[in-house]
Order: sequence, then C-alpha cells, then structure tokens
Amino acid sequence: TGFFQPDQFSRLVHPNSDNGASSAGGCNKSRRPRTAFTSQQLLELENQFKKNKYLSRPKRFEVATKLLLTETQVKIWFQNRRMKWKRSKKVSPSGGGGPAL
Amino acid sequence: KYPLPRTIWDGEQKTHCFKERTRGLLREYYLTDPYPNPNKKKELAQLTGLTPTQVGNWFKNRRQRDRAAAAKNRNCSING
DNA sequence: ACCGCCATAAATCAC
DNA sequence: AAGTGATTTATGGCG
Repeated sequence: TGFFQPDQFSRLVHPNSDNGASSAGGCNKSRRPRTAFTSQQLLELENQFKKNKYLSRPKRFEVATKLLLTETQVKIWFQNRRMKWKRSKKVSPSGGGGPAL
Repeated sequence: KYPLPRTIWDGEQKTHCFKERTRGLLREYYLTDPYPNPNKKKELAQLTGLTPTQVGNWFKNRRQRDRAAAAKNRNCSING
C-alpha cells in the first residue's frame, strides 16, 4: 500500500517542466545516453579544474579537442564539478542544529 | 571506482540505511509534496539529523523509483 | 546569444 | 540478489 496510483504519476513531474507540443512530433530531441568518461578524460578534466574553476573559451576548445569530447560536454562537466566543489566546501562542521533524534 | 570514502561526514551520515523514523518522516512529507523547496529540505534535514543534500538525495531516489514503478505498471497492469 | 547556477532526470555505482 | 543511498552525465529555466 501507499503506492502511487497512475494519476499520481503526474505529481512526479516537477513544476518547471512544461508539457510542450508532444503530440505534434515535438519529442524529436533525444536525451544523450549517459556516457561514462574514461579515466584519462577525468584525469585531465580534474587536472584543469585544479588550475581553474572556470574555463575560457579557447581553453575549453583545447581541452575538448584533446580529450575527444564536445565543448558542451566539457562545459557541463565543469559546471557539475563546480557544484560538487561547492558542496564539498560546505562540509565544515560547526552548524549542526539539534537533531530531534 | 570511488577510492575516496563516500562519506566524509560522521555520525548518522555513514549509515547505509537511514533509521526507520527518518524514512517514515521523509515518506510522510513526500506524500504531500514530492518536490520540497530548499528551505523545506533544510527543515526536514534538521528534523531527521541528515544534511540537506542527503534529504535531496532521498527525494530524488524516491521519485526516480516511483516513476520507474509507475512506468512498469503501465506495461503490466493495463494489459489484461 | 552565451554562460553560469540551480534543480532535476536517468543511469549507474557502491555497499 | 534486492534494497537503498550517493554519484556521474545531461537538460532546461532563469538571471
């Protein structure tokens, strides 16, 4: 029990998502399958990230070319990396309210 | 594949499964609102003793699983 | 128009 | 082997 009914499925679509022209062949865009970057690619990306948290356009092209990735992939990787970076920086003890448990 | 420790926090965070109390609380709120605001996540985090990120992870996983289950039902259930 | 931030999705990892 | 929390690629909205 406590299982979602088919109707409840609609609730699992986040508010920002807009239902647009799906019937008129609007679903042409297919999501890229999540590609797993190779160790070498990750190594280079992380190495660059250690030097700069932000990539300039020429640098992005350079890295993308070297790693056989698209510029968008490199850009997105840096974006995601920054988020993770921010999260890890947050790990500073001090706060910690009183867990009611 | 992840050489580094998965959890740098200490305390309840390193547990594989959250307490029943915690899961129940999250579950209860989830039924009323599957998409809690950042502020609400923080509030739930305080109530459960988890970090806001962990609360976010819980909701993400819950939605993903329910969606998958719902999609599965569409295949099995509607077909008599 | 482009980018970065953010929340989110889907797949996948790890235990 | 299933269950569950955490992480990794990828998208869209908004400023």
